[in-house]
Amino acid sequence: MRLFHARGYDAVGVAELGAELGIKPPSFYAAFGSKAGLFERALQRYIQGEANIFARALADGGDVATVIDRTLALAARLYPRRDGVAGCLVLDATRNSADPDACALTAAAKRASREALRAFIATERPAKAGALADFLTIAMAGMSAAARDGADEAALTAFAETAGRAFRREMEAD
Amino acid sequence: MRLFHARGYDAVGVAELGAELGIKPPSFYAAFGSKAGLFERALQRYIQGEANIFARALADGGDVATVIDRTLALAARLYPRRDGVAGCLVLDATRNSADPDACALTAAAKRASREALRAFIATERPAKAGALADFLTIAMAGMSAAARDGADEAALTAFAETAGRAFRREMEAD
DNA sequence: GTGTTTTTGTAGTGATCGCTATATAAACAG
DNA sequence: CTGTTTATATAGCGATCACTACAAAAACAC
Repeated sequence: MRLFHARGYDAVGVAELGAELGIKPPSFYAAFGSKAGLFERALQRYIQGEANIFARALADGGDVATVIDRTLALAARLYPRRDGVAGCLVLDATRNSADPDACALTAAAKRASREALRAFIATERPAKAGALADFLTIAMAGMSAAARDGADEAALTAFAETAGRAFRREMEAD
Repeated sequence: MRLFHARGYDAVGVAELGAELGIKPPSFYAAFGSKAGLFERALQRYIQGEANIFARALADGGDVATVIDRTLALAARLYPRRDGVAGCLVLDATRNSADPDACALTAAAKRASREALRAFIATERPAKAGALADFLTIAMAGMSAAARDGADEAALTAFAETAGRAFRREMEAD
């Protein structure tokens, strides 16, 4: 998970993954089936862990705008580079990847994430939940990409606060 | 330029680039020195052409907020996938690339782009030009990444308009 | 036309890619 | 301890990577 997150799916080889896990290629393929198989498990672990910032923000309760503010703030705190890892694994691990299986895995996770956001927003603003979810999806993609380009927590937090205010205004408009 | 833009720096090989240019490897290296050498020229062509949306928006004149609105709107129109190409070459061509030379080239272009934004904003709001430029940098990174993930012009335009309004408010605050 | 320089095509460099055939070592059942 | 099964290591599969040595061809000077 750490290697995929730090350098992206294509840039990390099976040999290196095996070395990190302390196993040789045959054991690797017996355990995971393929490189994409290990990536799928890494993705699941990531999504079910503390990196699922929306799930964490949702667990603390509050109305839609509050939860969204919390989600954006968590992204700003989590995304800056630490130990060579930056941004979101789901959003960025398969950028420019040539592997269709790996890309399909992240694409599915992105769809699920966007749908979770949309469904939650729809509890208060069903008519514009889709557009608001799109706004957040694009904003978080920007935070993850910027973090990978070296943006620090201060810059991401400032963006998160501005984006949160914009979200609230769009939500309350009309 | 088209191949690098569509699939990213690492995913396109010298053989394919040579085939597209109608030349064989020795001629390729005589002309460009290296794969990164051709990428540098592709980047320059991109930056000096109509893909430099800030330069285009700036050329049409107007105050800062107007030019920024125009820049975001141009990104929303330019970034969606057409002929397999989506997003911004500078922002996304070296994502997850393992080549330090190619990454240094895009990093320099990103710094130059951010500085151009900052300097222009500083003509009206010197005190907060850096923070406002960071906001736009992150927003455009999000639009480019989302476009690469399949976002259409409608979603990007909605984001651009919301981001533009947020920019104007942050600019006029205090 | 001749001799020289530049450009090109053919072929191949070593390295790495994801992945696997084969053979040995370990674990286990009786 | 024997026989069978599971798991591992060694080695290498074909393919592709960026890049280049070498030689044939094209262009040029005179």
